[in-house]
Amino acid sequence: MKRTEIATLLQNKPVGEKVTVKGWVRAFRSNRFIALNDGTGFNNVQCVVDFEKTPEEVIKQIGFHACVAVTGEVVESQGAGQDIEILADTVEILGGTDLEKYPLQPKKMSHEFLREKAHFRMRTQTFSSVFRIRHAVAFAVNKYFNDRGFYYMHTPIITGSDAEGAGEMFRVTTLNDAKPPLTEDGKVDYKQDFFGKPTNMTVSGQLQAEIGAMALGKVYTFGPTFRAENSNTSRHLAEFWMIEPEIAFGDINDDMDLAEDFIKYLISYVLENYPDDLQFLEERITKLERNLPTADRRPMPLTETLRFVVDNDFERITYTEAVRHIQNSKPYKKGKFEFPVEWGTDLAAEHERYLVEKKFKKPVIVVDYPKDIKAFYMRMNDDGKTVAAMDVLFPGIGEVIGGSQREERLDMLKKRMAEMDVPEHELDWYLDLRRFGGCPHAGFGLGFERIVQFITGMSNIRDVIPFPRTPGNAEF
RNA sequence: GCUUCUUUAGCUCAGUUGGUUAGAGCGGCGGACUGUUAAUCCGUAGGUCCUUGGUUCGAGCCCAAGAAGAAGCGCCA
Repeated sequence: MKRTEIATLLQNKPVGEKVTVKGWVRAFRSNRFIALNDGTGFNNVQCVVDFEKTPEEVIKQIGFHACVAVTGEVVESQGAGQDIEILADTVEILGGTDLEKYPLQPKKMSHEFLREKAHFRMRTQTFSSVFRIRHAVAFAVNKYFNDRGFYYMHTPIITGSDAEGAGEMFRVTTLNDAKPPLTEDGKVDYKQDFFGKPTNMTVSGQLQAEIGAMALGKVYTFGPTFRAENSNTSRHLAEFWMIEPEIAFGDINDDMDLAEDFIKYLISYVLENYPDDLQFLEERITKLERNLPTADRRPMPLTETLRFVVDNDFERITYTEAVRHIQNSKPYKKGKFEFPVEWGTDLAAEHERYLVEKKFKKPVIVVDYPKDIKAFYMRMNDDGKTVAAMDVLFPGIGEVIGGSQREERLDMLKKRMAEMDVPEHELDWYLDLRRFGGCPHAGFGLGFERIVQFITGMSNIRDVIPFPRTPGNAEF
């Protein structure tokens, strides 16, 4: 008999029909009620087992997370928790399980424990919801850009460019690591390496995306990104996914408009299409926070936070205004900040948190940063002191987006590269984009896992990617 | 990389001033149960107290080093 997906069944409620469902047992109560989930949606279907029709050997194997097929008639449920249920004629064990050895249990398990069992954690309610939403956000990214005439551009994962300046890189090599070939002066001879020169994993597709924007107008990248930083935080991964739109003929204001509209779209898409998963995640957090002092709880429940972000304009301030706000703040005057704030220094996490969580209580876009704390390719403003760079700051997770208008003036770009010791010969192709038919353009990078983290309310970024890579950890 | 905290049963944790045989809840296993919703009830097994070294008559507890994990910071998305 053809399998019916549980999400479809729960939606259509075909009472009186005979169906077959297949999935994993979430609970087996009273030797009678199977809560079955096949991943097609948040909700389980209840299957009622008739012990007189079902061999005892089969009933014994209906255990937690066993995989079963149930065939029977769909009826209106006598119980209170669900509209319909399946009266099982037959139960077939597709994949039994040994509960004495299976590490997962039908109870609360810590995220740290489940991270070690990443091959099973998607079977839990929390992680199945998280990963359905992760998919939804990825889909919404592509839909948003496609609907607006952007082209999806695949930028290289292995890069020969060493000058992107976005962070420490992972080396890619096929040389014998114990005995690499050496040059006459005793250094590793990368001419003999696979690509004939040193290569690394990409830290950003931006520079290549600019190539696309200078031909296709509006492009975006969405791919894996690698940073070999020794970052041990709940917001950093060594391997993560980044989205980088790049728009020709756009300035920094167009860039900020795009960033705000884009983030709001992603959140709206999940709110509209995955309410059950969101509600479960919200209840999970609310229960968890009951034991915390009020000050440590979220100011609003999860879905309310998401609606608030969608319904309100982000606050837009310049870096110079941000510094002034911080210097006029109570915590600053009381000496509560650990790091100094004066014009020219980078904002520390504590300062950003003050702006987002205390001062404005909503997402904040900070624009026009001092040139000395930003990258070489960002466009010099007329004041000669700041560049057209912007960061989008979110509560809890900090920087979600970093972007800028790019320096399109060849002489200015060369001057900035010289000032910041970026070798011109490595980026000659990048300079060519200014030499031949260049134009004003802008773009940004959005950390995919960070926005998934925000939408799901998960506190650690390692719990929103199936197989997290962090310093010292590359399991699975 | 820095600071702080944690590590005791399969999981989540308690463990008094250093003192005899290390506990609980949940889970597992055995049994009961034809309307359950984290089902419930009865019974039962289960321990390298992270590792190594030290102090002590005696260490889960004190000291040192190491390992693993977490939170915060820095770097950033």
